[in-house]
Amino acid sequence: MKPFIDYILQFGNLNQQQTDLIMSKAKMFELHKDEYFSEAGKIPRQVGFLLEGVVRFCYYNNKGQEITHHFIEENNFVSDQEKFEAQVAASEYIQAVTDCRLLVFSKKDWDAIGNTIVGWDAITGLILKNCLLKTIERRSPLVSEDATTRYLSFVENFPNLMNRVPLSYIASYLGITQQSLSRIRKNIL
Amino acid sequence: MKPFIDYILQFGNLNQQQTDLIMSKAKMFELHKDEYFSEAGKIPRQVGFLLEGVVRFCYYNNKGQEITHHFIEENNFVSDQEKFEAQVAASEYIQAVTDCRLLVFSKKDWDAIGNTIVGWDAITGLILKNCLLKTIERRSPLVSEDATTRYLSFVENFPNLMNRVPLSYIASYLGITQQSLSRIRKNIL
DNA sequence: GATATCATTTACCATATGGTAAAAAGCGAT
DNA sequence: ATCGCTTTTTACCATATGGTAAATGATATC
Repeated sequence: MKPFIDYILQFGNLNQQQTDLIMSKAKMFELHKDEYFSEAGKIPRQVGFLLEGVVRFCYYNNKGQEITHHFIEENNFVSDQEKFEAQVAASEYIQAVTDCRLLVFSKKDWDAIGNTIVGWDAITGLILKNCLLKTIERRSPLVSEDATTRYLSFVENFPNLMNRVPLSYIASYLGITQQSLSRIRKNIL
Repeated sequence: MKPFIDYILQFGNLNQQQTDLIMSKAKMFELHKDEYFSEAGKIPRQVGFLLEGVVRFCYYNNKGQEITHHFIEENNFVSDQEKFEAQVAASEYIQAVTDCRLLVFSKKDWDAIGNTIVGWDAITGLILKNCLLKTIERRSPLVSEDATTRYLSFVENFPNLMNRVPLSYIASYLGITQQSLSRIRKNIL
């Protein structure tokens, strides 16, 4: 629990009573490799906080190719937050890349926290804003740089992911084929 | 003024007195083609709302190429909001693509509004979140699709911009050269 | 209306990346 | 250790895009 509370406290102050309330609503949840946390076309039923493991967001593009467009590491929220808040169907999959341990909150419990703790919405709003900004920043070089530079920027952004995530996921994240990525890796050495 | 107030009211309720306060702080501002609204390395001094014209966000990449990574049309905010709020140096330029008319707010006036109107922060937070989500959604195909598909998605997202914006800006937005874009345009016909 | 300036198109060749396929390497289960 | 399955690497050729350069077309200025 501690990493979760520490994470939240970066974005606002909460007293003991408030963190106790939050913790009382959290449920431990295990997700095995390749299982989905939520799926495209379905309403996301819970918000998660990743304690252990790696998760990816992915969707299918025009040509039916599966595109990974986001990775999430330990100590970050796992949620299609916009769709979760509005309780509408998601447009992408959230899938475990490795076995994962998460804290999860149902919509009911999440709302209960929001209705009880003044300032909770401000905190979660801040967190989401931060995540979105980081996502945009990480993805910018994926448009404007060549493939090698893109890969290097990925390594910089996710130094620990290189060996925990299949090559093919990274390749689609970078917008190249896995053959190209394999070639690039070789050239870098 | 009306388009501005209408825009804001989409994201929350304000009474007459509150909108009057907001309007009293707004200053009309003209920005000529190619002039900068704010610059990389400098602290953004104001938030703008674009009444007329087109604006772009751009920066220089690794190779020194100028990259356009965002366009803004009429009736949208023009601001590097994160950097404006924190009053720290921006990392990119905001430049007029055409002659522009804006409403602008100084940091002092913007803060004054926030301190007076309860709920203002929630409204502006929502607006920013929305803009960030839209940005991510628009930029996704720019990583995973081929150049022709990327151009078509641009046309879909910005149907009015095609003829108001130099080809070279669009090309760098799409992550291709202007020669390639010219070729693609020809092939589409 | 002529000229200069800037934006766009076209052409040509070079090169990075894609697509298909096969080989090699890693990994688990028996 | 052996087998089967998955992931990664390598090879080959095809193709889209990049880079350089010149030609054409638009726009503004005088």
